[in-house]
Amino acid sequence: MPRPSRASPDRILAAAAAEFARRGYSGARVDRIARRAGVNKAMLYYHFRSKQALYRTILGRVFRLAGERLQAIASSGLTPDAKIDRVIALIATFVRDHDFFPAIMLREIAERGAHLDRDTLAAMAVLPQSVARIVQEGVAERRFRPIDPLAAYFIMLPPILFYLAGAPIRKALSDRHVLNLPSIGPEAFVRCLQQSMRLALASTAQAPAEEQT
Amino acid sequence: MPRPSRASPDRILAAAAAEFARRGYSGARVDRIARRAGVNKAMLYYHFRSKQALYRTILGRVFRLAGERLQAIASSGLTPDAKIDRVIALIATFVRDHDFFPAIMLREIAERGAHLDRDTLAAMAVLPQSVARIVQEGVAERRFRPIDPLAAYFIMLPPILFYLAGAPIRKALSDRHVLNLPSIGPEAFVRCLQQSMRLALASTAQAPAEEQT
DNA sequence: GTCTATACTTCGATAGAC
DNA sequence: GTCTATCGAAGTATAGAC
Repeated sequence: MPRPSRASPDRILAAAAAEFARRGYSGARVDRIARRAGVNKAMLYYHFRSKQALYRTILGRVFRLAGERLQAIASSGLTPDAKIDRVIALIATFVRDHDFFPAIMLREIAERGAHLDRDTLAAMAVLPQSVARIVQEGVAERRFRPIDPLAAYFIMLPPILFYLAGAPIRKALSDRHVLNLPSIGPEAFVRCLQQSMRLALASTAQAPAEEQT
Repeated sequence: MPRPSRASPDRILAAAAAEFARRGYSGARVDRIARRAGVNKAMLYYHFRSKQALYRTILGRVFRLAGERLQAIASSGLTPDAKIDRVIALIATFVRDHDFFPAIMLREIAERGAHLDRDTLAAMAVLPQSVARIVQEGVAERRFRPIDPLAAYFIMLPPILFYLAGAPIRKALSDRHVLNLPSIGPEAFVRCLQQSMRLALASTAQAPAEEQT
């Protein structure tokens, strides 16, 4: 074997994820994906039925993986506060390992799930569900102020996705000498968001009966 | 005139905004835009040089308008707290009048401004700049806790954009019987986000010298 | 300003040899 | 499993009459 560090299907998936993230479903070109993967189009269509099937495979995988990890946090024995901290940190870590994730997520919201099937949509929906479950428990235990669980999800997750997805355009603004937006690093942003969420969710009447181990 | 409630260029712009929001730059079809506008392609190309020119016109307009309104709030005599409240309310109002805005914004972040020229990029950059200015003042006056101004922008704006842009996909999830995510209305979400931001930004040592009129 | 018809290009997908 | 060559559909843009 002339040094395929990964098998073809994996190389195709990786190339496709990058292409879909950068250009979107319609803007992505099958030729470019094949070339980046070091295969030709026929090979690509041999492993995947169609451009759409390739897209769904990628999104299904990433949503299921992220969903599993979120559910693991939600089901852990941590306090709601600690769970929220972990969720925010998890997303940042997850994006470090799957840098295509934020752009794809932003695009798919805007696309209204147009290219997805039921299963993939369901996998995507696990994200808000898991976070909402954590918040709901926190509110029930009076550790969080009364707040709509889904609203809390939308206050917590989009910032980190937007911030990470926005790095390239901030760099473009700077490179093209349009403007320099001095932005802090991902780790600092994570800490800032974690603290903001602690403050935003904290029950005004201090948490009752601290029954931690 | 056989009842063109608006002139052709305006009708084309409106149709194009809807198409670009729903399908993205690459997914948008000039034929569809022309048909929705009630003109033909030749007419469209008579008024606008190209698909790209049409796109830039729309984004330039909407970013400049939003930027002006944000700067008006930033330059007003309100307290930083009140300014933040107004900014959040403004975005919601703005989206009510320009329903294509959230999807286009999400897409353009993911696109890294690929289809934009310097002017349009600069107009887009006014949004974070205005908000960051407000936060910076609030921190300087010790009314806000010490927080990175751009980070505060990313904690404040993406939630409302995401929430509003996500309404269609939530409806799709519900219509296709995948899942019902019970979400509160836009007004309730605005109030929730406003309160969350007040809590997240509040200086721990109560605001000093309340010197309001 | 408005239309019909069409030129030119690109793209997703496949046929068929090896 | 892998390749070259190519088909047919769809897309942007324009020519030219009115």
